[in-house]
Amino acid sequence: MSSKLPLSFYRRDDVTLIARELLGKVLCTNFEGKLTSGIIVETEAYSQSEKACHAFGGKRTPRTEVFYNDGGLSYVYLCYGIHYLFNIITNLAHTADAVLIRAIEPVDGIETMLERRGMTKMEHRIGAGPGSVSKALGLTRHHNAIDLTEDHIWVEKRGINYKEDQIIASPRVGVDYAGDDAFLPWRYRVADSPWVSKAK
DNA sequence: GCAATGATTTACT
DNA sequence: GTAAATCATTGCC
Repeated sequence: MSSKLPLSFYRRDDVTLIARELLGKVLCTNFEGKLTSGIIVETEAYSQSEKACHAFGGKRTPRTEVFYNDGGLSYVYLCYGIHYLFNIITNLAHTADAVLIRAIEPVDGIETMLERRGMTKMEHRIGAGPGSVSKALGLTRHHNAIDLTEDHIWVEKRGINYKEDQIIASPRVGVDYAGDDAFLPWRYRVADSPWVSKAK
């Protein structure tokens, strides 16, 4: 019943291409017998050439160690002591590229997600923002470095394809005065999706 | 071994 | 709109 993306999908050397192609795919988790999933509607590419990346400049620490694995692994870590951020490791070993999932559109297990978020009714912000995504899907740091071809966390292809003009890359043109490297247009979102935080 | 910090979210004024 | 919450990882002594 699943058509998981093959490892070869993650192991290409163009992280921004992978980030774009992940839009419209379905991220699924299956913990404790509870299946939850959502369409990926916003991603962000990270690589060691961008200083916002934990592994910037090839820096190696115990936490970023997973970045240097082959693509197709999960990378979940705690930010600000409260929020878990879910990333997918891409590219080949020894190359620190990753795609951060920033927003999803709920599909399966909505009841479970509402419960996890402590909500009673459906709200758009349920999957908007990396911390919210992880909470809705039940991800914690214990789900770090999990193989995405196993039956706990995976990404499915469900025949959804967004056209080029439905994908918005940001930050957009207009940042003329600011610095250079921190403003790569490596955030991708689906236009017209009510599930992402509002585009600027 | 200990103190500072962060790829965010939520709530309150 | 601003401020606070919260803890694992990191870097320095």
